[in-house]
Amino acid sequence: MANQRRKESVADRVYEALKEDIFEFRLLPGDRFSEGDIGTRLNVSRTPVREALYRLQREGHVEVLFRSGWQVKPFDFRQVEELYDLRITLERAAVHKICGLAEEPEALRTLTALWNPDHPSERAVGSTVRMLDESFHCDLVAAAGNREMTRIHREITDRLRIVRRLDFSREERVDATYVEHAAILEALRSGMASEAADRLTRHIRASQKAVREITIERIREAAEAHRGGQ
Amino acid sequence: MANQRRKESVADRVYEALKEDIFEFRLLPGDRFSEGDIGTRLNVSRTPVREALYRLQREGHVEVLFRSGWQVKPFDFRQVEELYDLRITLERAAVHKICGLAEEPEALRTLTALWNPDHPSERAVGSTVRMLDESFHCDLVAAAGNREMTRIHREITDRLRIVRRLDFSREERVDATYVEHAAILEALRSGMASEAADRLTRHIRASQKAVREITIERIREAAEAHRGGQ
DNA sequence: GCCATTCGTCATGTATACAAGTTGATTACG
DNA sequence: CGTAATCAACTTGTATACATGACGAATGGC
Repeated sequence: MANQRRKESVADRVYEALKEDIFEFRLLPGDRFSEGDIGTRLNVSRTPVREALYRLQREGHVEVLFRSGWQVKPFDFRQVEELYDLRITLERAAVHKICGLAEEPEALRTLTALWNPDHPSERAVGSTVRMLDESFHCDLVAAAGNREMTRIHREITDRLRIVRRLDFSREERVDATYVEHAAILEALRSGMASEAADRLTRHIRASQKAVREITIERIREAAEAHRGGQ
Repeated sequence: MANQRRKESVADRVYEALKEDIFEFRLLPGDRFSEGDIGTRLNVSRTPVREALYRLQREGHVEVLFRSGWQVKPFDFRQVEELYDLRITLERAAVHKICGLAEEPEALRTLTALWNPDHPSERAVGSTVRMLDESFHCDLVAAAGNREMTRIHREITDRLRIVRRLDFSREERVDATYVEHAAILEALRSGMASEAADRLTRHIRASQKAVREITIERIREAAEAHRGGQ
């Protein structure tokens, strides 16, 4: 067998750094920059920078302008809607697959315990709930057992993270998430596939709607804070 | 605006060449090679070779072994099954979306004309029907209007091409394809979403079954021809 | 004063040089 | 003879040098 774990490469580091820059709105949609800039800033050569940028390009976060620099992909609202739609398609399919399984996946028990805390005080808060929500949906798809579907869903999750983080800025959405996840799991474990799928759909649509309403405003805010801070 | 069309880059050429090598079984699953080999063979430096290889890696065709060369990804039958499953999920969703559309997409008329030739003599043959079949499914998904779904479906199509080409080696499958496509379109244009989706599912499953039966044997044949020819 | 042209600067694309790690055969030793 | 240590060749990862095209400011013509 070949190697297993090599230490994180420079290209990986650059990739993570750039991704965070984009997600934290330090690099804003439309911002332009060059490979040299990044390399100088992170003290690495252009080679790993290029590799990282090509990865981000394939994931849809940046685009290259022939011999004229890179830019963070301008926000494409239609694309976000389409990604949400695709997410719903995949997760609904996963739900139906799970109900068709011979035996209930272990993951469902774990998730049920997590999203039905004995006391509301045990609920997660802030950014933690965002991560847990992501896990919930990813785990659900993974439980269906199709690794390719899981991979694609994960890719979509990555691309939506930049907007989904806006979803949990309000307490009411956090509460709703707990209630809705619990209901989905209950229906799912009762074998009521359509019921679970419909609840899941409504859950995602609610998140989508919340995000849609917040996005524009928040990006503008981030832009101003960014410009002001420089 | 920035550039529009730059002439095909060296990296693109290498990418296409390698992809063809893999699809034509000149590079077999499990084959190992180095960046230098490819560069020497195609008379280019390692840089564009690396770029091409990373693209192929993201698409699942090759994998890199840390400081120990590259290899064509060994055939993963479970993965093929999962990709077929995912295809079905996406195409079923597309069918339902199309039926929910306000007006019938133009593409449906075009497809109907194509797959209902006045005379059997107008039917395509050989590799042409393979390409047309691919187009049929891609166009169907595209007609649903979700570009991200279309993109993912295209990606899956690319990855399945290597096995799907084995599907049309028998006349009976070509005939069946015409009949089945026509039936799917008819149901679709009548607004019978479930009927269309079920027909589509059976159609893809039939192709999947045919491929499953041929794959192993054909890869072995190609391997022998390849070894013998060297 | 305005527009077209020119040319310098800088961008990516590609080639090459160097660093660090893997592999497998060879060799030394029990 | 078998086994473990060694080492040389080869691999990818990264840095740097060079080629080619894009873009904008300065300049010249009108």
